[in-house]
Amino acid sequence: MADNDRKSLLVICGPTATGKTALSVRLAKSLNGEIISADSMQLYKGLNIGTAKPTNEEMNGIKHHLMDFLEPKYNFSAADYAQYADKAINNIIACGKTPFLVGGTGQYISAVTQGLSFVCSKPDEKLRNKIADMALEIGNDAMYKKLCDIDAEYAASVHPNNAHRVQRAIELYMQTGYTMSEQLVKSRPQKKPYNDIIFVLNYFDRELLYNKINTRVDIMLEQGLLIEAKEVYNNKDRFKTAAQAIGYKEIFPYFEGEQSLDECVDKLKQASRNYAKRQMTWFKRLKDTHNLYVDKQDCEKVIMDIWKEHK
RNA sequence: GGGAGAGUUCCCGAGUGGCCAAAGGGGACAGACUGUAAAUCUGCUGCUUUAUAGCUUCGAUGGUCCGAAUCCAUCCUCUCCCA
Repeated sequence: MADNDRKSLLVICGPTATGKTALSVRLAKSLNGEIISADSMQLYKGLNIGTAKPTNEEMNGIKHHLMDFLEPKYNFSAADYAQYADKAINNIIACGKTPFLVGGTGQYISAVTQGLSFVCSKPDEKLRNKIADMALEIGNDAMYKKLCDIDAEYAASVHPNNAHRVQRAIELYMQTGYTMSEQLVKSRPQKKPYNDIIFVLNYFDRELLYNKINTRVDIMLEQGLLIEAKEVYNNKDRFKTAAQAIGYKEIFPYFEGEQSLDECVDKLKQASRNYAKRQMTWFKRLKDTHNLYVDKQDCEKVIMDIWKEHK
């Protein structure tokens, strides 16, 4: 049933290599849409091969937002993304077009569709480093105990080994005075911001997906992935975030002469498969999704039909 | 042909008489996720629907022993060295 108060949003997500890009371009063509990329790596300038960024030809005249727009030296976050994406969605609607939210970064998709409101103050790099140093000094267990004192409830939901989360929760409290538990409650809006419909693409036969991922890595190598990886390797400080992207860091041991190229490529393929698995876990958790199997059905037609009904 | 060594669970690899269904790692599978998310982290992995239980497993067969992945014999396979 249509919800006229809210803006319609068509979401296409799913693990890497399921064909989100090509499908969304085709759909955007027929539905007069523009695409907002939900990809934490494609948003950076350059890094075209490793992030599987679509070429102009593949975009086929469809406008892509939040893609290839940020210098790699800058950090970006889910909170930033949510803001930018909201703006983009409103612009697209204002132009009388259909907004497509397309990508594989689950956290970004959720931030937008759930309308999470993150705390106002941006993370303070210095504080973050200070906390990281503290962790180095007193150890993760001690940090976890600290978190237990601050916010026992949240601590119970975080594994002590997950230093990242423990540190972030401590950071949030030190910076804003809010505990993570409080933030979790505060950030949820009463109502979802968009009248969205979420399509999750996947392969029914996982073996097929994994093969697809493997051959895609081979294609990237043919396209010159090594050159791109070398650039990231030589400029790690400039490519802060990119240096942790799958596709570059796996090749580093080869540049260091520690491993053969074949070994690195195998590891790269494996990391990509593992990543796809994590994406599946995330998308499985989303509620009210339409799960589509690209190896079993005509997804384009199914989405068209459901979308028309939905609007 | 002679000599040396090796065969362990999906893979690598530890284990040399009982505490071994077998360390550790990898993979696979499952999961978590609120400003690093392509990141970070967790669980699980012989079978028996539950097991402080039973069964099957450490190249094969046979043996020693109360008891064998571990000792002995034979066989099979592989690697290396000499010819």
